[in-house]
Amino acid sequence: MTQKAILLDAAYSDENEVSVITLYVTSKGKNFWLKDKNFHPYLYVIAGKNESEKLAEQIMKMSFGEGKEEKAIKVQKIPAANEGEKEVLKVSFKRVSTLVNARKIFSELGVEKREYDIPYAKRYLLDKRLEPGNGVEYVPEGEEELLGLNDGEGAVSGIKYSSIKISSIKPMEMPFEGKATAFDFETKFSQKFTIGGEPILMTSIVSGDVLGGKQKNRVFSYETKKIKGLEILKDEKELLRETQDELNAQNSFIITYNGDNFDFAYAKERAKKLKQEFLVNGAQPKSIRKGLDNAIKLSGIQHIDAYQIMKLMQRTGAVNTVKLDIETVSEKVFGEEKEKVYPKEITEAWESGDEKKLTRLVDYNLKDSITAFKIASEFLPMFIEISKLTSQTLFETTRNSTSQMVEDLLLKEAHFRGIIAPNKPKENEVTQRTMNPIKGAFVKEPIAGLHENIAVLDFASLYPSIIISHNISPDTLNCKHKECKEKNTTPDGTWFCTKEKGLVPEILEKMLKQRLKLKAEYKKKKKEGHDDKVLFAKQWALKIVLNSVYGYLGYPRARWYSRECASATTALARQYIQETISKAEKSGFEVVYGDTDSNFLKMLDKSRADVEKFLEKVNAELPETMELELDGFYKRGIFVTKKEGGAAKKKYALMDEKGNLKIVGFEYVRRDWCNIAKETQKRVIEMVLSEGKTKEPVEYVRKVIKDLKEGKVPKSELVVMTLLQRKPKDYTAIGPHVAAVMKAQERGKKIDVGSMLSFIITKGNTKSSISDKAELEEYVNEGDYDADYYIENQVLPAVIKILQEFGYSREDLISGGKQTGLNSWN
DNA sequence: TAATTCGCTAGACCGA
DNA sequence: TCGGTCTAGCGAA
Repeated sequence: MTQKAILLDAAYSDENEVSVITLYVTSKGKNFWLKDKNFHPYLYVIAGKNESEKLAEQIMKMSFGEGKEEKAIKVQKIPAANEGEKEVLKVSFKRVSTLVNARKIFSELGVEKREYDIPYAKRYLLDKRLEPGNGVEYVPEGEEELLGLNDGEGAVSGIKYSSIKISSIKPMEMPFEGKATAFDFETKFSQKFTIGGEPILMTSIVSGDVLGGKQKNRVFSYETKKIKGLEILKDEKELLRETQDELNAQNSFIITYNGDNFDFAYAKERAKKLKQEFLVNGAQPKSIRKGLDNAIKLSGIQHIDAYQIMKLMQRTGAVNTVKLDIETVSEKVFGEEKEKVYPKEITEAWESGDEKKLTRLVDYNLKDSITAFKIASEFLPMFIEISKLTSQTLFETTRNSTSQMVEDLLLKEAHFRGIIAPNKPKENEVTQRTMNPIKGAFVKEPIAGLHENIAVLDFASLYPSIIISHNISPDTLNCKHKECKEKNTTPDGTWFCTKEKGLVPEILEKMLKQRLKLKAEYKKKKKEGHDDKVLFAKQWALKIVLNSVYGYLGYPRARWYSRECASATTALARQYIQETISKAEKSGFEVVYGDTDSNFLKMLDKSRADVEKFLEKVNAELPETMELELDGFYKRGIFVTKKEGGAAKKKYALMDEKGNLKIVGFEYVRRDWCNIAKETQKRVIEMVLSEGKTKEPVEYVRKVIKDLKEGKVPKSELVVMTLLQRKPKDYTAIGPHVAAVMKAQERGKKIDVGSMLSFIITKGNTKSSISDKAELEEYVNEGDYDADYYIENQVLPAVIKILQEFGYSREDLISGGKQTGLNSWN
């Protein structure tokens, strides 16, 4: 009698004074709700030794509100693995609202409480270990019925849904599938932009299976010319209705690009103005605060905002683009050029009905939806894995911070092991933690100059492997055993139990092993010619979470924050890397550089076999889960001297046998340097490393300087990009980018905090400061640039440090070798 | 409601 | 006008 379906969403509704869990699932192309009445909201209360019985009696008598229903329905004493002598009571309620009242009353009474702030639906998923995106097996109870749902403020009464009562449910493996629809609006332009201020002109729709395959595309508009690929509807009202119908066609996912901040809010406003409804799955799209951002939550159906996905991929280093607009992403991630159509052009194309312009607009509108859909198809497999690990919906995992992912994982696994979670820290505790930072990694000062034959070694997953090897966990810290103190004391003086596995290392070990297995499987399949994207996504999901655990332990707002654990981890890391350095030196290598987990060995008279032998020797002496690996051999590498003297850390360039260049930390990889400086630097590094020749780069730099002086360099090469991190008035030091913004704002331009700014240093007044001459790119004419600035403050600093290593000076670059006056070109 | 620390550099700011 | 200090941003791991 069991049934199977794929789990999409979990929520709750209040029904006859009882909070009930509702799960949105999909099976064989049909979506419906499951209803579980057997799970109740609860929290834990801590009592002293032998005091729980008395407290339990007291709580059972208490009333947590006006009605007679506002009482605890059950108080149980439960064993807790981590509360020591204290006794723990689990207090359950009929309704979430009663729990909310109760926790306030407990606070007033000074009753110690735990896990009181975990949302009910999230609690349900964690406790039952259900995995959104994966299968569930449930036992139906009674017939399918049509019921009204009351899912908070956005719900609409009078609409009935297919719903099945269930008696039990558990997770199961099921291949993922689900129908998705991506949509995108184009709106009419106005000088003063407001959400919903002007009509929506066009909608594009792309639907199909979320992981790709055959798709249905539509673009529709109204009151404009009918052209190929464009449907003409009666008016905006019909456009909205048609969009709504598409969104309600049995979708599991709805995909947007920035739908959290634009499309849904726009539709809502327009619908209000046109006096009609805009409902998805029978409810208003609901605006939810997510950190500093807004998110749009739909009832049941998972709203996937591809822009949020890209932001997360950017944060975790999976992609690296300067901007995250859909055009840049399309090009950088999929290698597809995408033309941008600006708001004014959109309106013009629509109003004029000009066939060419309209065709371009239709194409643009459709490609937005296609690209958003593609991003979802590409990255959802990975988020599904994170959803499985953390038991959170895809709506959550595509928007969560990495700390949230780790915390959800820990909550889930702690519950499984009977460990009560620590409370979130209070604000003053957060401040305390923040003021007391943890000492981090060791970075060895490099030997400046050009080096030949370098072997780069690094530790695989250094921090996770240390945490596992030394069993570093809040629950194993400074245990009572004398033996552990003797055997497993860290350089910090803290020690960790060697007898019982800690919560954190246990989880990490499982994930690390799993990841190695997946990686090997993926590699094997790839060798056989099959690029298995799901395998890759799985191991990448594990990588993200694995790498975030150390950061989480040192994160001041974490429930499981542990200064001792985080600090012990880095202390051991410093010890291991320094030991490796001395071992390498003893083995006859010269160690040129090292940062956190890496070692750069100059091979001198040694062979590759010697490096392999060295690796073997080191690995034999390391704990089992730790491993030093070979990153690669490089024929040349360069480190440069700092302005202040001494060699610069975190800045180097390597070239391998095949001539491939790896540039790290240099201006070339920084977005806050202009292109001409970056490209010149790259060419110089390339020449210096590939041929070891040094005369050519000097000639090359002189040519660049000459072009700059002659005003030949185009704007695009001179743009410097910087993020506006706060409101202009909040800066104490007004840098060039802030000055440029303030000038633009005076001209009436609207710029939000968090925008990427492109600015140029113009000719301006020679005597004035750099900030005075900074202007946003859009206000600068071709040729209007301060050549002096770009030569002295961009190109020369980028190349001088490299060429200095070969005996050249600034003077050699700016003139024929003879020193001339500073401003000789003016 | 935000993962961590280490490190480099530019350019404003400020007092002599 | 000079030089030291501070603010700000971004990258490495």
